[in-house]
Amino acid sequence: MNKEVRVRFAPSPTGALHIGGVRTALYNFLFARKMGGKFLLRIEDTDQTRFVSGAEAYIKDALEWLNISPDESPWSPGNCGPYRQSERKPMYMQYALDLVEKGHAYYAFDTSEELDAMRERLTAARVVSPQYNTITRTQMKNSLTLPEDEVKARLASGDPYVIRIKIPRKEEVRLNDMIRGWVMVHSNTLDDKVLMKSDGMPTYHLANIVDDHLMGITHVIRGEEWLPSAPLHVLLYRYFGWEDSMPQFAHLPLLLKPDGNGKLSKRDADKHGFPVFPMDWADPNSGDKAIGFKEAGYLPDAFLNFLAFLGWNPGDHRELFTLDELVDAFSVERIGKSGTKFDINKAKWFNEQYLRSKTDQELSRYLIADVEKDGLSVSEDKAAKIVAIMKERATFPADLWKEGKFMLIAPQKFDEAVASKKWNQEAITVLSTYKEKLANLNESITAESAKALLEESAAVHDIKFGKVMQAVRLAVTGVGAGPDLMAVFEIIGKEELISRISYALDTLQIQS
RNA sequence: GGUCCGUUCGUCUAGGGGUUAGGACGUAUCCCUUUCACGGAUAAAACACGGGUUCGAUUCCCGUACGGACUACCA
Repeated sequence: MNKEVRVRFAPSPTGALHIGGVRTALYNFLFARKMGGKFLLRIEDTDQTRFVSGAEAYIKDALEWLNISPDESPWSPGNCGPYRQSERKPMYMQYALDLVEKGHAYYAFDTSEELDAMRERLTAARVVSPQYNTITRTQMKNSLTLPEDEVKARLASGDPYVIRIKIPRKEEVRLNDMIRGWVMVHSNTLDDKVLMKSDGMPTYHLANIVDDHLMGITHVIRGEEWLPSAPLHVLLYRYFGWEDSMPQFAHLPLLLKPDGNGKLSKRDADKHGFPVFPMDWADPNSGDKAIGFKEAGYLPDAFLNFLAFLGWNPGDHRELFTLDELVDAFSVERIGKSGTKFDINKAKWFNEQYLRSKTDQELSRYLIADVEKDGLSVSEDKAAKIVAIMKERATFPADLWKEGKFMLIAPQKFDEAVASKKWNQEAITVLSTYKEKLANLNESITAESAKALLEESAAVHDIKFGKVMQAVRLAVTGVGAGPDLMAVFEIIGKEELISRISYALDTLQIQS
């Protein structure tokens, strides 16, 4: 019998959701949709010291922005709540105690000073990896070494304690990762990880196994940083007696720095000037600010498409995928094994593709908002016309206005380099005539009529129209490059055009 | 250091015992054109190294190198 696929994304609310986390969420979402299953979100807030207010709301907002919201979550609960581990706190202890009873876990009373001393001792003795394990636990204060009476007395008197897993001495632990195949680890390299902390909270290891089991999780898709502790998790499933329903694991390759070494981090964002977070974030504790893809002008579909391709590909040459198409094409088998360097250029390219696929009306919204922010106004009709000729050259919606300002604002000064090369007597002659012809025109101009008139103006002086185009552009826009000039003329309109030409004729000097 | 994972153009990747090793971003050149951009075309650009196995290895195996993750009462 096939169980319904249930996957989860389990972030901890310790700050802004990192782009790697967003990709993990996306892959979980895609897999759930593809398999007709459910995508849940669980908040892993068992470390109360690292809690950051606003982080959970940030996670919610980011997923909503990207349209990959979970089916079950703290804010849209299903039947497996609560969806915050802090709210599940009362249920973990019984599982830890179950393990103690079965002899797979034990109480440990060592203070942090004693643990430090142990590590120092081992380091001094040149033990390769100082850890609390099958060997060292015999020298520590725990229910394996202390007399039973003392253990009972300590527990009764409220001595602080943790519960540790008792790793078996000689055992090969293996798991079949969906991405990496069989991974084998010998238990003697594992340590007796803490399961229950002295504050009564479970650690990640205990909580994630208990919750995944209780929530019916069938596949755990998470980052590669979890691979080393996966054997421990397998052991836990076994000791709980849940091995038959143990989820399948898929450990995703990491997102790496663009220049080589290590995981992508916020520092890379600052260093290279691109975002690594989905949205802007201001840390309430440190006051640190970080820019987001959303605010930087990335369209959600483009960002998602870009993200999907960081470690996955459909196996053919298609690159542009809507969310639905991604769902359709997605498979865990096609996720790569190796770490992926982050290339912002590719993200920009995706954004350009999506920007161009939007209608002029859709994009006008951005332009109108930006225009009004500058204290100007523009009709919807005109905005759409501006967008039509600007969107082919924009990467972000903000470029529409940033690069197209000259269409509503007359130039005050002119590009010197262009002026010295192109501004000459021929240009002045043609423009003077053009200005007159425009002034004598009774109707408003179109791109076609503007061009016909300009050609005429050049022809009467026996000058080739192409020869003066650069100068004309300079006169009207102030710069030497831009979109189709005649389309610009149509948008600017006759009166404004005449006024700009007059200003240029009065201002620009011929340089020799 | 130990354990685990990885390694195809600069980057993301396809491929897989015999291929001109394919695509995309970026770069360069050309075409289009009133400029720039878009678009189109072309080019440069990769199987980390060493051993096996094999008629043949980039592909399979083993080493080495390099990179990464993990190594907390953090997740």
